[in-house]
Amino acid sequence: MPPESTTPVAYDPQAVEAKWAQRWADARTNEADLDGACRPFYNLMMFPYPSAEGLHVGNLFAFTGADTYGRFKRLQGFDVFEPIGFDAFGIHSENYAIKVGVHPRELIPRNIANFRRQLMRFGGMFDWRHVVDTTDPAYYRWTQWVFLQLFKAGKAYKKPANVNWCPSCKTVLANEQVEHGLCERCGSEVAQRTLEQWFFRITDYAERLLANLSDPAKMDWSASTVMAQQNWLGRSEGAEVRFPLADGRADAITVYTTRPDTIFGATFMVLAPEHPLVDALVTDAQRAAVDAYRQAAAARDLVARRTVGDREKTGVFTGGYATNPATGAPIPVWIAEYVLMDYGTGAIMAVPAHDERDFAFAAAFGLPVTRVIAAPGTDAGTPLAEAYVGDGVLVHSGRFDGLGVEEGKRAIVGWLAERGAATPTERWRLRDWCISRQRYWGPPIPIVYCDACGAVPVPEADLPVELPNIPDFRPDDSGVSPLARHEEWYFTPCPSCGARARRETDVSDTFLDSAWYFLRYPSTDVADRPFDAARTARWLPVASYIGGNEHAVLHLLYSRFITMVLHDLGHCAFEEPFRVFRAHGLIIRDGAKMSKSRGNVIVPDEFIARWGADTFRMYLMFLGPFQEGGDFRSDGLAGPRRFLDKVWALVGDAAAEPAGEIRREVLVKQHQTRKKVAEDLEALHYNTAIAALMEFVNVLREANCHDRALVRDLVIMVAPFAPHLAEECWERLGEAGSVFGARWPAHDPAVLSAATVEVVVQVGGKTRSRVQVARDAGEAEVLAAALADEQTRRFVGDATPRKVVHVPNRLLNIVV
RNA sequence: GCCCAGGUGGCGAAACUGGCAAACGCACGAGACUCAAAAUCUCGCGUCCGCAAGGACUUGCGGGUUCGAUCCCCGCCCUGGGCACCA
Repeated sequence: MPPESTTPVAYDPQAVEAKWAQRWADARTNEADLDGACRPFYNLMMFPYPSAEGLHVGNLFAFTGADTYGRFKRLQGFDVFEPIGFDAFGIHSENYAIKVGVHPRELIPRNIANFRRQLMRFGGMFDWRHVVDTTDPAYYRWTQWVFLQLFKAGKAYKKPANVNWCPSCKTVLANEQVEHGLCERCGSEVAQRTLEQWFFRITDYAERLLANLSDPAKMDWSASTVMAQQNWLGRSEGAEVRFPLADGRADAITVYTTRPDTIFGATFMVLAPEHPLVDALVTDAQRAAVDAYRQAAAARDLVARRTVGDREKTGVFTGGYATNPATGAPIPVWIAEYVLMDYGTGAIMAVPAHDERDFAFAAAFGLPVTRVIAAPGTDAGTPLAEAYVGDGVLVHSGRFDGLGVEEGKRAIVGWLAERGAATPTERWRLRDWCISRQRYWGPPIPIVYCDACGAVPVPEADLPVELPNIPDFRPDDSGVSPLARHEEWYFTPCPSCGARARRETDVSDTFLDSAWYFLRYPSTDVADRPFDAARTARWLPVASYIGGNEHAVLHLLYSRFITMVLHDLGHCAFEEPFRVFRAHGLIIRDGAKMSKSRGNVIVPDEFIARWGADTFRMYLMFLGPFQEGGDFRSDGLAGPRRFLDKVWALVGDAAAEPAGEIRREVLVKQHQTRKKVAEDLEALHYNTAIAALMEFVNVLREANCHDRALVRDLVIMVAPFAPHLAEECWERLGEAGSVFGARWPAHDPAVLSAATVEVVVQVGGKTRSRVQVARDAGEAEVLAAALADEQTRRFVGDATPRKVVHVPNRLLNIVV
């Protein structure tokens, strides 16, 4: 019977994880020294929306990836600040609250409590002193302050804009609430309605937002995210061209085109139905048809109008004509929904030969098609079966015939500009940001309307404008915002003149809450400012931001915009908030997307209860490349669990046995692993880092090596992935304090450079053998070694090598 | 339609700058331990030929460049994601 002390203690993840969660809280292990840190590292992840379902595996995948990185940085000696919060305002919460009939004020705190429990359980290195909850008046007070800064700087303005309107529910609908043109709640046909709404002038910043994307001093972002933002900003170069009305009146229709080279092929024009010149153009004969078309277009909801597919082209002839400034010919002017009032000038010159949409329209209404670009070597006379949008040379374009497309653009714009008919210009796809929401669950926009003074900002000292606690938060038949129904809140003295005035009843977009939360985290304990200057200077810009590419445009662009405005107003020294951003991938399940209907949704709690948080974390990081995502398979957790069991056993043996002599290949593996895992962690290549750790463990086991120093290395390197287990192992090794007080072990390059290397020998490009040669041996030496090798000789035979390719220390290829 | 990322064993994947394809893991098979099972340990595991040594073939498909291609070029097919009547 062995003494009890040598009985191996089994690894019990539940006990270990509970113990260390408590220790971390008691010892305040995860709290950064915000005012004194010497090597500050702000490790940010996208704060979750606290849904009723709880954290899903996608959240945990992202958080584990970010947390693993933060823990690695900590082991490198950085003072890591890793905060978390809750993006709890917004239409998602409100719609869910409506659906289940529970007030969001009750629902959201309940969800947040559940999220906190789950976040604690998975073992994130969170600083729980610095939590942001966007629905807390102590936070949204400063969201309102941000609005006021933009307002005062002239970057917030009000203008009429269209919204989706359900005539039956008498309420505004978000685009997501419109399904196939019908209200998702009552099924009525959705219409457009025009309301006065607040906008931020993000378009003023388009140029800078684009330029910084390619400035490595300011931003190092995932290429896919940069690409998405570039496309969203959507800069295009072209010209505005004026087409005079054909009846001799002074007016002209101004169009925007990116293809001025095709102007000789402009055989008609199309205006958006709302275009102001339609009334001037329409003839008596066409008036009835035009009015009917405009009314039908106005009635359609926004989603349907913008949806494309293979939709048939519709439109109506106005009866009016304009003059093509290039040909001098009169061309008919039509109106059609496919031309949008809010892009370009709301009017186009239609070149059916070289634009797919114009071609479809011309085909539908029998309009003439004139080809003006021909691919080299083709017959320009053949009728087109479809629009030709490729490259070529100009034809049927007078003196410009024979020019290439790019030359043609320059020449024609120059020619038209001389006659005052064209101006080179650029356009952006980006629109101003509409932040008004005709809803309850958000921060009230801090504006008061006074009959005498107009729109007056609420004084900063009076913030927050608290969201009143009203039981009837649902939109109802009255057609008025829920907040407007409460007179005691709605009517308020004008901050300027004291007269009875009315509050703005819209709340702001959730994306405004999340467009500055990273500025608040270090300063959540500061009551009288949105963010403390010294803390901000110490911790920002964010050193690492990890999140999903679903936020590649909106959240990440709005955050950049708000930071840029605050920078210009002198509130912070930097204009880009996130120096490094990395997009992570998506998790699918058993090869398919997760969905409730498929019944393959992963409930993290169940897996953590069964396997422990460390195994779950490790599996998430192992199942595929972090930045690409991967396939979650329930039987895959066994691998990481067996690995952790082996680590646990090695620690037990190391504690029990004295160290023996360490074999050279074990030593080499140790240093290779130190190097490889550090490099992989830095690059977020977690799956291969874990594979390297597994190899290290396999080597230690095969060599029957329980050397304490090597096992200590292993524990430190496992710590970013399996923090609870690593802490327990650290303690069992007899080390003091937290493993996160240790330093990442540096590899010794001398250990890794062996005296001899194995060189692959190819004959005619096919691998035939391997030879051991001295490191950095020359070609002659390696060739001699290869030719002395029997295996190689079989393939070379008596032939004289025609050519020899030598890659030092790697490969020798003999071509015969 | 446009943009981006991919396509490699039964499965998840690896291969860093054009240089040993399949590391690591799952599943599976055989064996050891066990009364038995589980756990654990050992071995095997791309396909074909071969008792074996070994050989031939193999990274979605078809071409090309190269001494050499999963990697570069051209043309296709398929999957995932984003944008989408943006002139």
